[in-house]
Amino acid sequence: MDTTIPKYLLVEDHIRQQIKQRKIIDKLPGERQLAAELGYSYMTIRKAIENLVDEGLLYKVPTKGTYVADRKTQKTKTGTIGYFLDSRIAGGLSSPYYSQIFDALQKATAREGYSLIYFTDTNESDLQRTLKKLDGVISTCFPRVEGFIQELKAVVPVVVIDNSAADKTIPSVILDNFSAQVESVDYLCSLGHERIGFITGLEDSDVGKNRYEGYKSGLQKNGIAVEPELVFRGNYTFGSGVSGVDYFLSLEQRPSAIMCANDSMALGAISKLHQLGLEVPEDISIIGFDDINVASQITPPLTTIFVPINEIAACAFNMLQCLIDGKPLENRHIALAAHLVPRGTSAEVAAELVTA
Amino acid sequence: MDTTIPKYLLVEDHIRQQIKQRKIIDKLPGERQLAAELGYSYMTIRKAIENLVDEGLLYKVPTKGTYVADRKTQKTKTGTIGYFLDSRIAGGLSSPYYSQIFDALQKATAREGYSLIYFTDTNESDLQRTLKKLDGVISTCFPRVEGFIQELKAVVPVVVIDNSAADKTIPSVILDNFSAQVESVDYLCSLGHERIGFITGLEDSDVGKNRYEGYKSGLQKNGIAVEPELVFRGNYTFGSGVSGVDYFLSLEQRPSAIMCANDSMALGAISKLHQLGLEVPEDISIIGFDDINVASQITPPLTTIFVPINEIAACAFNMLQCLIDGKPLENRHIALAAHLVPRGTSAEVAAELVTA
DNA sequence: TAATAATTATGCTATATAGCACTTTAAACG
DNA sequence: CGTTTAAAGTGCTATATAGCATAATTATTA
Repeated sequence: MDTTIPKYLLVEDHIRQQIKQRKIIDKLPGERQLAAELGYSYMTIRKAIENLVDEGLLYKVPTKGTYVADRKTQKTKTGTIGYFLDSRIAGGLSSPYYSQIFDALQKATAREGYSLIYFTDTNESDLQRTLKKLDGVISTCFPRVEGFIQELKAVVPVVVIDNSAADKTIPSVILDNFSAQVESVDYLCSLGHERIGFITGLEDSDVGKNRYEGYKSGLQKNGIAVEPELVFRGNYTFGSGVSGVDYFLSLEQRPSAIMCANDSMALGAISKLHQLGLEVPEDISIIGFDDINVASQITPPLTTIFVPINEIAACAFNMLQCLIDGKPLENRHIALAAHLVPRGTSAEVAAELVTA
Repeated sequence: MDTTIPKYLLVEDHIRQQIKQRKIIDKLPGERQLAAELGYSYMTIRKAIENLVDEGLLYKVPTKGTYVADRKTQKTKTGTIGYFLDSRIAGGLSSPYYSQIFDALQKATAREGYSLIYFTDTNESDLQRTLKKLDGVISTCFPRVEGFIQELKAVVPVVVIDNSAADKTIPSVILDNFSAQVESVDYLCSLGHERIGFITGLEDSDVGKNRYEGYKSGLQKNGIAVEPELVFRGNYTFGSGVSGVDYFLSLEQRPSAIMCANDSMALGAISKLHQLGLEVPEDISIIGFDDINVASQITPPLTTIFVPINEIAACAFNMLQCLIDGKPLENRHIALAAHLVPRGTSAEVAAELVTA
């Protein structure tokens, strides 16, 4: 008999082992029963259980009994949620789109008295330390972080945005990228454009694929053949916008308009055109995607697709709150609409291009 | 005798009142003494005290006694710090400068296993709830939030950035705005500019004042008289850059160069000049301040002052960590240097303006 | 006066006991 | 068989008591 370890700690450890060995699955024996079985006083049992309740391993329902806490539904709420973004995203949180997403999420969470922590993929011990602070996570989803998201889901409720997760049990809020790109093509065709270049985003995700598919579908809808030479593979960076223009201008017949799968690439394309002495939109029209803050501030103001960032944030947070509170979700997957905002980088196709 | 309120809760409230009324300053009477004084059993006293200890109001030193917890020194660390920014800042966290600051702070804190929560001025109960989650706060300081910062300081360690706090016991990391502006003037003078306009920031803070003072000092240093008509009062927004250009172009003799107290105003100025058919830098040179990400991406790339944002973030966080750990600070106030980055919006003054 | 021993103070552990209010189950009654 | 009553089960509150180990204070002794 080890007299240096208090008995209540022995009881705590005994209960921990019973749970770990699945001898206690959900409901503990009553306190008086435990006292009889283990041969300790009732008050000692109560003290041990009280500590495990404080620790979050157990919870009590008065008059009913004591239960093993399910981490995701019974944990004491921290009042803090996390926003996860892959650390390989260029510019991270200082990139225009993601800083707007984060700002919108922060506002949505603050309205409900929640705090928001931003985190990226990190080592395991830092991750676990961070997750202990969180009631749930909203994550921008890309295929390359699916494993990571599963890891998050094992610990806390998760909602994904931008792309749906492969695991369809994870709720998602995404954008209808396809229809938005069709709308851009429609608009350019209404301006008389027939050679429309496209700088893709990354096609390793639905966002990238759907923006490209929307471009192609829009062309077909307007009776324009899809020409592979009018497609440049981009990666969402300013630099690939620059490279895209280099490529298009090397064609025998350059496009009269260029759609870019995001605004940063559109900025790069415009920069390069200006550098080469070409006018936007007089010589070539440019359309972006995202409507980042700067889009309306450059000269000329960028024609782009408006993304309802505040709505995405609010929607995702509402879904996460339902998960945290154990309430049912009405819809597990929501796709919000985006729409074209015509500004100064798009105009009717120049006359000499029509006749060419 | 109210039989619906448990006695241990009555004891908890009694102790709370004693502390609030300063009848207990530091050390509580012994548990047995309290039991005798209040007429409850020793075990009831212990239970009440145990709860207050769990709550963080008290702490116990075995064999010595029970003490009132000093919030700043005895609290269990949460591993989370806050970044506070006045909610009236235009664009909030999605504005280029602050999103870069936040990103840099997040990286600096993550390196030490800390999490970062962004918060703005908010109602009292949300503030207290948020502060409970924090080990300390880094705050962008403006005169109008001095009171708020004092409130923060009463609860957690605080470090300020951008402007020093009036309360000089609060450590600060600021930028040498004065010398940076002198450098801009020097540079413009080396390009032959003699009429240099200045769009100020807000002069309700040292940042705004020092950028203006640096402009004036730079002029005097280069033997140029300071002309009040060449100064336009701005407010750091794109719109006031636009208005500044309107004002300068209304002068009989417009300036050949315009310095702006931040990049957003520079973007506005450029936009307006382009709108009016003027060329940058051919007709008017423009210099910004901050070197936000977009500065190098617009056409032409913006000449601006590079601000060592990563260094500010790391420095501020290191100071805060010392405060949290109770370590002495080497320097309480640090001013970091900024430097001019010449790009495409500045050039030699045009010939017709020199002769005019 | 200094050193040593005894006493006191302190929070901690542990047991025993006797209810209370509420919920669920079983037994009794019509 | 349905309804009512009683019993059992459950966590909760409250008190009393008797130590334990450690530190500080007081008393005693050399």
